[in-house]
Amino acid sequence: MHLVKRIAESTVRRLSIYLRFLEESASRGLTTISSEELARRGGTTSAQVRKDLSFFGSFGKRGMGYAIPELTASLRDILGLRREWRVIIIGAGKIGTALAQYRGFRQRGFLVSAVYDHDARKIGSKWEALVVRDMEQLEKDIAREHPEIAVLAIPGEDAQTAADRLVRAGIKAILNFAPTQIQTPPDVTVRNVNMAMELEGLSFALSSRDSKLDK
Amino acid sequence: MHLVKRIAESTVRRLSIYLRFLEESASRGLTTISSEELARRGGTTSAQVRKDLSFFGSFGKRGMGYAIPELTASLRDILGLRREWRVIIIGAGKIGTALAQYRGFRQRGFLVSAVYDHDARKIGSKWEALVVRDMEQLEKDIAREHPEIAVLAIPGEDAQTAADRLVRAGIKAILNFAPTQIQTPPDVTVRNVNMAMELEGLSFALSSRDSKLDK
DNA sequence: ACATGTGAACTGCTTCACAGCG
DNA sequence: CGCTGTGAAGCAGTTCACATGT
Repeated sequence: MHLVKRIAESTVRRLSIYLRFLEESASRGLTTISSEELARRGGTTSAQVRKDLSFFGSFGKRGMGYAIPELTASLRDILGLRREWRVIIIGAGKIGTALAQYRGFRQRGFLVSAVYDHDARKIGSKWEALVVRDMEQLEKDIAREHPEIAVLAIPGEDAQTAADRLVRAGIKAILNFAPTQIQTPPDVTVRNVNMAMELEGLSFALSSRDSKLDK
Repeated sequence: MHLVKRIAESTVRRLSIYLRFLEESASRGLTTISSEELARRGGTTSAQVRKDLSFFGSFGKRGMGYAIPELTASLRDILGLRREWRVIIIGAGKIGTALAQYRGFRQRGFLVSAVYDHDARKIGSKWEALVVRDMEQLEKDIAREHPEIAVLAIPGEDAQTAADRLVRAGIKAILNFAPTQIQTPPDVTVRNVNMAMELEGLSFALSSRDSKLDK
């Protein structure tokens, strides 16, 4: 299919942003859009937009811009969103629970198929169609149900152990909410969502701003 | 204080990671650490670690490595974590609620001082010491209580409007959980936590992996 | 002898600028 | 003529390699 060269993570992130904006534009009745407009909303430049898209093909018409339905379809295709992905959530604490109930997953084609915890008090409780399963079942369930993506929503000290089990069971994509970096083989893709890191980034920006003003 | 040159966001992210690992190492009773060990755990190289730290000073001893308590203190200082920061959360939906109850905030020196919503059914409800306030009060409260950081946990279509209000009220740091990019003046720092984007990144990785195997 | 700190080399992402096409 | 698509140039972040200090 596509992908000849290695695509930068930053490019993929922007494709996601473009897709979101295209969907919004379509719902407002627009049918074409220029790289300039896509850039303005995505916080980048028109040249960047065109370069990002050019890795995958030529989707625009010179002098016209891009046809929104076509470009939307192409981006969904590039991002692998033509199919549904099955997601399991590890950890039924605050974050795991919020994620399990989060509508956005299903809306975007990510089906939460199971939630796991090892706390006996949580196992068996359910929201909507989902029942919290015993962490013991993890490997057997994965072998039977073949989920593609795992979300780690457990404390940092348990993250590596859980990640190891997921990898051994064949999971190739992990979304890690634990505040710890996890080690995985190169064929496993990990994305980190680290609240502490983001807050500390803001803290850094606020303090260095202040120290500049001090001068 | 510090910061002479512009520091890359990637550097700040790594400082956060180093800090987390230092704290963990301290709790295991270690007192010194080498750039090599910091790198292994942070998923980077020892040269990168040394370069990152060198922007802010010389913290190590040649032939020895870094003293963990000193380096920890320095990193906390660099990241602006010697003081507490007051955080307000906009939106008392699934994500806002989970964040408001999240222990990690306080543990790391980020005090959630208020939660806002415009839904009358949510206003007045409380968890622990926090009461959900009417979004109408936002500007008055900010003027009186001077929170430094705002977390946006509202639907994408409302994010820009809320961000505009926050900026006009003087907020300089925003953590945006909405799946939309928000536009702010250059003196306002925004960090995005975009679940859809992360999932789509995993989807992309999984599909391009598969298409490589097809060949 | 060992591990840091850092200029220099390198790699790769971003921006420029214009040729190409509708 | 307008806007895309893209080589070439520019720049920022990473890696290298070694001088330096303990």
